[in-house]
Amino acid sequence: MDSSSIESNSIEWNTEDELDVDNISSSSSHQDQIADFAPSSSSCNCRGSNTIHQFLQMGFSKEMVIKAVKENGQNEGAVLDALLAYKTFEESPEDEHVLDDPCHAELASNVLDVYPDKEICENEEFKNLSTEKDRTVSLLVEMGYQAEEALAAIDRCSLDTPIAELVEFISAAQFAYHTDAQLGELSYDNKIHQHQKVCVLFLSELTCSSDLRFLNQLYTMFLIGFPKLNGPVYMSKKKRKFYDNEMRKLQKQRKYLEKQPMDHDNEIVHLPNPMVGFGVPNQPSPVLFQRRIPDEAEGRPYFYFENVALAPKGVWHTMSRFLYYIDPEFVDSKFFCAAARKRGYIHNLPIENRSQLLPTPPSTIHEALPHTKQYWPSWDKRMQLNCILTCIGSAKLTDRIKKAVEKSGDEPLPGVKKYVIQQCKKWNLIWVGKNKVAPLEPHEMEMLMGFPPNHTRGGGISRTEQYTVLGNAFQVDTVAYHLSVLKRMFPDGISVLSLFSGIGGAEVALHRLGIPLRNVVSVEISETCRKILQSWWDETNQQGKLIHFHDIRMVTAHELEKCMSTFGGFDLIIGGSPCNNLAGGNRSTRNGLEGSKSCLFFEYYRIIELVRSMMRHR
DNA sequence: ATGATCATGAGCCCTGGC
DNA sequence: GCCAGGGCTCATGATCAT
Repeated sequence: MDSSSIESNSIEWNTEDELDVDNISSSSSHQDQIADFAPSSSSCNCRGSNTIHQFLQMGFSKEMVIKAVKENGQNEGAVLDALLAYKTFEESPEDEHVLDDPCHAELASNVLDVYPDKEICENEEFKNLSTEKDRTVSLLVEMGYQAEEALAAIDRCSLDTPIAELVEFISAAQFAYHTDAQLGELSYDNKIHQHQKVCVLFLSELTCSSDLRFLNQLYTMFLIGFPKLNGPVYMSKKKRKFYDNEMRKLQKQRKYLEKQPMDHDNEIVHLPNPMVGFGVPNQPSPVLFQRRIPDEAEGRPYFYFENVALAPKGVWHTMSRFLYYIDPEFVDSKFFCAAARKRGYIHNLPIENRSQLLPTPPSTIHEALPHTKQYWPSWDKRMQLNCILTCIGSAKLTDRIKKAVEKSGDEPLPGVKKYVIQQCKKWNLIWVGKNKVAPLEPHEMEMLMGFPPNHTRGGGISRTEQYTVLGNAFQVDTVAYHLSVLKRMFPDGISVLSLFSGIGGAEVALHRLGIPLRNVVSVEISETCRKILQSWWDETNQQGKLIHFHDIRMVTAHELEKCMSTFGGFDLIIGGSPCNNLAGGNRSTRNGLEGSKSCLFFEYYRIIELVRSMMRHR
């Protein structure tokens, strides 16, 4: 993208805003998502109409004030700066973003149709309008929008929404309506999906906060539907060009989509039982239907995505559709180690001739924790542990269990047994003494998860945080089994883009497979985790290069290009996106891919698509 | 401020009965 | 096929101690 186009458009769209988008007063969960995407900024409670009125009284022309408000939101200081700048340069840039230049006189008459009893648009009348809604509508009309658009925006966004946000809403709605026709006969569901994809990709093209607001509005609109507005389309040339290009690309997928059977049942992703994915060691192979990977998703860079298997309904369907309609591989790590871990993996790796890590880890509790065997009561028949989570059972619980078992002598009553077993399973407790249960120690979790001893220990990391990061990690043996096919494809080592790296499960897996890590670009927001990975990297005398990025949202095409140009692109993109809002243990915010953490899946998709598209054009 | 501790269900899948 | 019951889950937020 050339910088001149950015500059020319920023005249129209770059509103260095002071809008408080976090404070949109709406109960809609989609509004929450807007807040999540949007940068937080300082609050501004002044109403646009007052601002306008104030500057009109100061003697600036109506056109200039409108333009300044349009560009700068309602921040009085910024608007004034802009107005003074116009005075200085004495120039009136043409309205580039108005594709169909609206006739203001006509618009004004439209408004009068809606509000026949009101004289609108001149100075004092602003104050006299009966309601806040009227004032907002008239302001938007002043800015060149139609009254019906303004009303639709207010109805959808609520009256408290800042003007600039309403403007982006209208802009997005018009654009949505305009482009919707291009997708022709696809099902509604598929259309929405295509729009969403474009929205996510558009993130990489963002240059200003106005774009971000626009995108948020557009994205929300495709989630919850958009009003059909027939007004002129307001859109910067840059936005339009980008969107049109992406639409054209996606239309090529139409043939593929149209060939798919219209099966209403396909929204439900079925979990295999037993959960062995495309096959695990020492188990009968599952009956596989034809695994298909679309052309656009095949080959280098390979990618490997992971998340919890038991996500809310529809989540895996969505993730699969974003990741090129590849069927997820659901695997329970209980086939690889002594603890269960039900996870889904979407990847484009070959699945033939996989091999396990050696030595194979213990597969039962007694083999994994031999020192506990002597304390295990005969009536606790667990052979394997449940999933390792981020929290452990409380001391009070283990005390309650101890007392209950002690009181009942050699053979507890069935009710006591049932209670104890239930709690032990729920909190993954193990027997560490006579009548004594306890949660797993961090080093035991490290071992079960396939990490080297003390991987998460020391370096200023608290015990609580150890539990958190371990509960969020890959099971190394499971992932390594899937990645093992890379060894013969890249005998000289690989370059890896590791997203949401955490404590480096992917890196450890590749290392243990004996695949040299030539370059690793790791994106991880937690400083603790970055330190753990760096520490492991140094300790294992890695010969390659490790580069850290912090926030995936801030990773740009430019930065990736810079990395890739030094070592010729990536061979593997790997990582699991945040599961906080998908996981069953979450009592309060299990709100799916719209959650504040789990929505970062779309960033994952953005990066994959960005890298793959950049590498296609190398 | 940071770490440790504790209490806090619901949603989804599976199964076994009819 | 339907339904009730059981089992499991990469967690969050409030509170207290240091």
